[in-house]
Amino acid sequence: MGIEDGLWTRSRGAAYAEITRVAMELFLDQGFARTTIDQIAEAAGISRRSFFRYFGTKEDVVLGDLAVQGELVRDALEAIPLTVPPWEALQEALWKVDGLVGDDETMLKIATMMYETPSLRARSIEKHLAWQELLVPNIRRRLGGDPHAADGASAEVAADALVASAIACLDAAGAVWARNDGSPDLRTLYRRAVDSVRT
Amino acid sequence: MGIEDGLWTRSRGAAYAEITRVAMELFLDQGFARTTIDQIAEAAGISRRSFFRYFGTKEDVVLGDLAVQGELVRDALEAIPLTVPPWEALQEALWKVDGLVGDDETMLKIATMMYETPSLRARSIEKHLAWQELLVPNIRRRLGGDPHAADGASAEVAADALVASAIACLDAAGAVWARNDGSPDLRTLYRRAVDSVRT
DNA sequence: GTCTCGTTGACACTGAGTGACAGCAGGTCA
DNA sequence: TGACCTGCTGTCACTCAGTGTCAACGAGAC
Repeated sequence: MGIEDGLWTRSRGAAYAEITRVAMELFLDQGFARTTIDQIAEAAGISRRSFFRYFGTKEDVVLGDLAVQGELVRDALEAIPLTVPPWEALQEALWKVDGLVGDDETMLKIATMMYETPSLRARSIEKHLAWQELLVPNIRRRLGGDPHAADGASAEVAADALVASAIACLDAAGAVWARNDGSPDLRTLYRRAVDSVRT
Repeated sequence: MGIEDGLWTRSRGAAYAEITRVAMELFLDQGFARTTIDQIAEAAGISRRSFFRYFGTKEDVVLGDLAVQGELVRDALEAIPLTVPPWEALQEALWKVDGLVGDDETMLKIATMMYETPSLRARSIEKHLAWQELLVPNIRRRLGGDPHAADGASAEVAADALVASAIACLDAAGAVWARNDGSPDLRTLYRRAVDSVRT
């Protein structure tokens, strides 16, 4: 490692931020699908090839944070005592991370774009699937004493389904939130979503 | 319409079936990602361009049925009296369609391939999102008297989340089912999944 | 003043997906 | 029979995402 870590990290971070800024401007102006990577690269003053050294795909510019957020949710979840039941623990962990995410206005723009762009929506769900694998182990431990979950496959599916449902609730809440221009609070929507699922 | 409908439909159906057959053979042999559309077209004796006249994407060869199945689930759901509560109605509708799907062996091959191919997984989730829009109206009617669902946004998110969770349960059950080589029955897994979600 | 290492740009390539156009069946009508 | 229409097909050309390769370059290390 030739360069001091802090400096390097800072310039690398600056490049990420700059590319993201320029790209989001183009996305919001022309739409996501009609913006090509060549346009982003030109606007950011880098080569097309270099763009792919920062982001694996065009979608990652918009959704890159989701991967990091997944790890934050996991960490938050791990910090909650195992005595707290699964749904409540997941809600607490999700909200802890929700509090860290940027301002509502930017979030709303991203969310709106996401829910009206199929490829973005798909990629976001893929990222949420990755959350699943991060959160399931903890939830499985919380379900340990569940009488239903006797054999292996049942224990697996129980935790998998619970986490998947929680994420589905978050997704549904996000969709309604974006569709309604952010009018009801995301947490309120999530709570209502979970309530209806648990009958 | 120059040709008699039946004949045309039959030859068109035969073409679909033949392309699908040939493609699945290649997929299972080489893997989905490593099979190009040129290979499929050549093996099926058609041009690359004609392939796209039958299937919009490579993924559609594997997942094309999901679109049709979604409509079947909706029809089954509509046929169930509104007095049946949402979760029970969804389960009944899903199982009615599950009974129509082909043999377990083929299903298992498809499911296994799907759960280990990211682009297929993503596309399958996209198709399931389409189910959502088909099923939500009916579920919203079933939730009509729900005291929680007073205003518009809450009613929306309640039905959305419930349907999304049911589909998430189906997906989780399918994943475990495929991972375990189809050993526990899919319905059993789905039931366990729903049980754990509803605490 | 080299040497090395990580970043970058340039170039070429694969592969998915689309648009345009011409040709070729088949069936219709005069 | 011959002049049509209509729907399917192949060919060609194109855009765009994404990947591999390689040479150049800049900045610390020795």
